[in-house]
Amino acid sequence: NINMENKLKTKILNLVKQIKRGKTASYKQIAQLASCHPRTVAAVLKRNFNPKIPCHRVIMSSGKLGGYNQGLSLKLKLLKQEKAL
DNA sequence: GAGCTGACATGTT
DNA sequence: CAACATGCCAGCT
Repeated sequence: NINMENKLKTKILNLVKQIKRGKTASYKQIAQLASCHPRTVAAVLKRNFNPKIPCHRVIMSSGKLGGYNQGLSLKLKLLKQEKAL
């Protein structure tokens, strides 16, 4: 059980890790690829502090920012920076 | 092991 | 368009 949750977590994190620079993905998209609920994706990202995972590229399906564990301003900054790629 | 809390999404009002 | 209600589920307490 715990192993399954861990697998799901790594799956989600791997998917997020694969988002290319200048691109964004929604929680929903990640959820669909990982076959889980969007809130699960959010929960995993929220508690992940691994810098190898570009969580800032994950936004809401509606186009809004969503959240970020290091401050929304930073998230916005990074997205702008990468959008200007 | 039971209960609460959200970085969401979708439908209703 | 915005507020509200509800489903959902991992992680905390």
